[in-house]
Amino acid sequence: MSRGDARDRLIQAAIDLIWTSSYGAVSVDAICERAQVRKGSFYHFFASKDDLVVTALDTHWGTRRPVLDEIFSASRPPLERLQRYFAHISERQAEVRAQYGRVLGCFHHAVGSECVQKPTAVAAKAQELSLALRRYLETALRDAQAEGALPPGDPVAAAKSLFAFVTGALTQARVHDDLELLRQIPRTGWLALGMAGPPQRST
Amino acid sequence: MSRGDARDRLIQAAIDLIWTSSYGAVSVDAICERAQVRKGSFYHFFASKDDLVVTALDTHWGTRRPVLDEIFSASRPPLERLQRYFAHISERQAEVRAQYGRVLGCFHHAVGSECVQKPTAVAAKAQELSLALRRYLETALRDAQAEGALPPGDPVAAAKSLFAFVTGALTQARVHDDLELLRQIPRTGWLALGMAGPPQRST
DNA sequence: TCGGTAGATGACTGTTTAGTCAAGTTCGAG
DNA sequence: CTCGAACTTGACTAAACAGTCATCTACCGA
Repeated sequence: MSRGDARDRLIQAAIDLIWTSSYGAVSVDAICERAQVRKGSFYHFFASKDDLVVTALDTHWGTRRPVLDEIFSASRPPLERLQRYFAHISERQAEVRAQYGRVLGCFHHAVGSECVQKPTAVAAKAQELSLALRRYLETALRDAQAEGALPPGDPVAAAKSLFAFVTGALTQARVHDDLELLRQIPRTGWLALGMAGPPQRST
Repeated sequence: MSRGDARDRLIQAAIDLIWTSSYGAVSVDAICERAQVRKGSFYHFFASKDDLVVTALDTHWGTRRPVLDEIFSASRPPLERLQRYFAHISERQAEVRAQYGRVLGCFHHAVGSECVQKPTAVAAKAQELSLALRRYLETALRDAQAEGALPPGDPVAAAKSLFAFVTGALTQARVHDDLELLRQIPRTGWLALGMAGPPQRST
């Protein structure tokens, strides 16, 4: 009966429970119960609660990464990457809402902003993933400037501001279970980049 | 020796500890120790941990409210209110950093985004205060549109987006202890509102 | 001087927490 | 079949947790 998927069930249970509530509110016992795995097995697979959570963050990122790689593909015009990313955010959260019953925002961002202050492995991992995500924006903005599609300026600072807006919108959407706010991201996003609207498909 | 300020010390300890770490990571014992108050006294003043936290949120808001009232005074031109608010954010967080050693972002926003999912009194209070803050923006935007200083549009939606950006920037600033990001708020804020820059003081 | 009350105290309860461990079971390779 | 490794189990610990309570103290008005 028992296959080697107890580990996977624990990871998924951790993602589900922490994403829908918070890191501090989820206990090892709760994760075990949800995963239908006994305490002893938990510590057979993971050294600690934090060890599991770090693994859960990585696992979740592993599912998002290929999607982002496709969206931010270098074979796409840089502004089109951003346009797709903006659109992706609300589509993705609509899926999340269908699956979990609520808009949940960004998983590692929620964990990260809860845990930053105590420098644990969890906080480090969450920050690492946030930075990785921000770098997608940075690259797209740099490429856009390089081909003159965006006025010159510091792409790192621009990416920071844009990223702040996106994560803020995701958090607000989580708090108010509000998909509509996410649909406004493209409009405001382009404005924040100093553009009137999405790139035109001329020719 | 002991005056009636044990209650105040408990409130301040709760603000300090929760703001610098998180709601879930702070115990009643820790609050009591920091406030130099015994457990029994805690429950003399407060019915529960949550009761104290709600009071702490209210108390903290009570210190910010007069400042916001001044900044968003109706006797000021609406765009100047926003300009002052943008400037206030980084000034304020510089103070916070001087006091606490780190940029901490917005207190009730940090608590709120951690607690939203379980509908407790704490979550309700944090959301109430977030909404109160957003309403300052709404009013200023509506007034700005009324006097033609801002292009027409839905002021509620615009306030939501602007608020998302501001809270996102505060959270990023907290995560990365980054004041510079907050200094970029005016630039990006005006862009997001569809304006090239701050209002001109003509004549 | 007296009595009442607001506040202080520390020992207490019962529960939940993360984490441990010795003794199992299952199963595939040799 | 046999052995060992991977995995499972449930009972266990020690600490931390929120919350309780009877008792004490200090002060203030009558």
